[in-house]
Amino acid sequence: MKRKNCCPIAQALGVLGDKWSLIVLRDVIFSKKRHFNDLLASPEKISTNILSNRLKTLQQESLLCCSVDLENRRSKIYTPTEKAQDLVPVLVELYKWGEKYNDRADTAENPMQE
Amino acid sequence: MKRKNCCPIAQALGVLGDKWSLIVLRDVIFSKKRHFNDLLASPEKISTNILSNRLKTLQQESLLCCSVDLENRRSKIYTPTEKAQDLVPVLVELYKWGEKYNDRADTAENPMQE
DNA sequence: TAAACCACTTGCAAAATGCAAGCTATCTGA
DNA sequence: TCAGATAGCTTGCATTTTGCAAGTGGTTTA
Repeated sequence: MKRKNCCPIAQALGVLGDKWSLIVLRDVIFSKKRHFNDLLASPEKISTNILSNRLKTLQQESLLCCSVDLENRRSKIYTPTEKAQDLVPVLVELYKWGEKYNDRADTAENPMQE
Repeated sequence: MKRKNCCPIAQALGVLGDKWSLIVLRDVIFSKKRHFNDLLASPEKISTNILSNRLKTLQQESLLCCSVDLENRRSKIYTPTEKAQDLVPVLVELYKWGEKYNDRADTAENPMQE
């Protein structure tokens, strides 16, 4: 969704306003996941085609970099850019809000407590 | 999308992780829009069925209250709850990020500068 | 009392998501 | 060396969500 001539919130949501982009970025930023299969293994159970698609669009939006793992050439490494790192405050505020208003917030799998 | 037993970010995104919820909340919180037609008039051009659906789910999630306008009984008033007001920091951080990384951020229609 | 208004609802097409299976290149162990 | 295993996808198809236009039913205004 392209949002031109509109407020910064709408522009941000044009990139991030779907079900999966911020989950992938959460894992790359906080859990430091770098490989396709690591991201697949998240408890939210993203499917392969969606993950593949999200990795592509996040690269197009300059939020992720992709490189080949020199130690294992069949493996790719996805790293967050500075633009992605600058989403930390957004993720932190989302975390705080989720923690305040949803039960079971501090149990089970929780990538920000690692 | 229900996300149980998962991290607060994922739980927050279970409620807010779609294209329109945060746009509606932005308008209700910052632009103080209170009526269906006011929300429809936003530059992002949400359609009536989606807006109607989002107003319903945001009420179910206790983010919005709905009441009848006593001065004009055909009109309904949607007001943000405290739970919605607590999203201000999320919206502010999204705004800052959008402002930093997207062009044209400070032009045209911009609900946070009113 | 007819027209306008507000907040929807309905029908249908298009796009996004979800699931399972398959595919290709690389690597690992016998 | 060569049969699996592995990593990162792609494809096909069903389901769900979104988008657009038109219509509906009370309310109010002229």
